[in-house]
Amino acid sequence: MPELAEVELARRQWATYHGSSINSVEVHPKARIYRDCPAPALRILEGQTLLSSKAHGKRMLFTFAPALHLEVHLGMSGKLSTAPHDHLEHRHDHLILRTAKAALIFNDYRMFGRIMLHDCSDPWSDLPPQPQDSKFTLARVQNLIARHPKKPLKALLLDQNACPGIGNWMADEICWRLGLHPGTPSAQLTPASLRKEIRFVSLGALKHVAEKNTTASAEGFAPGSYVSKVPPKNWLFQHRWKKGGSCPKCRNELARDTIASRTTAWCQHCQT
DNA sequence: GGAGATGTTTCAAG
DNA sequence: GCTTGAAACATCTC
Repeated sequence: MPELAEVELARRQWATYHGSSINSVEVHPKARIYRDCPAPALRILEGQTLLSSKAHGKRMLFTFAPALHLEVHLGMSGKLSTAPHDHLEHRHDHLILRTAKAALIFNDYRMFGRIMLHDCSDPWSDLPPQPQDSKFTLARVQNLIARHPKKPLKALLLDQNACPGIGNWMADEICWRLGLHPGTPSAQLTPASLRKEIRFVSLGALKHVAEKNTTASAEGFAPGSYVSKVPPKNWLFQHRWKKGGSCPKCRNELARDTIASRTTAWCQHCQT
């Protein structure tokens, strides 16, 4: 279920063990998640210490040495979790890194996730700016619109080169706040408003994770469980998946259809 | 049993 | 050559 806030939450699961040394690496060689990296290559992590980690959009990078990084993408159903070191492998656990105290687990039943090893010092030097970064400037947004004039708003928001980290629910949230139908061609957008709402939703989602995480750390081991993410009630998110869900502004029933190849919820009254 | 699912890549058409 | 759209991927849940 990964969008940038969930990805950040997933990163923090493993980040609890910064400074821990990896005693063993268990992989499922046939899992599709290793399509970019032969599974046995991950044994190189044995004996290494997890030094630090960071997230960018929907990707995570775990650093073991200046030129040794493990990149993880969760796809649609991937999860990172931690468990006691003697954790028994569950169904769809594709990667388990064991330290003296804990098991760091990557589980993904649909296998749309992805694992990669990097042996350079800065594998992320070339990524586009994230909405929450200062480099996500008005000029950048104007440029995106100019380059994709016919692209529907929703498709532009979901483009990971344009708006890294934004996923389906955040895209719907942004369209709703803009008061625009998700199919609106990008050329009709106002760059300043678009940038403002993209940043509002991105920062809002991250802020919420930051608040929630303080209560999560006290819970200790809870394999596979993320803290439930509950944006404020006046966000569309609260209503979009309920059958017969209604618009938080006007109370009209939300419309649902496939736009930009994805399930989309919007308010026909407020979004035109 | 069938449809749909909070993502990305690849391929083809415009 | 660039932009855009749709299918494919694998498995579970409703």
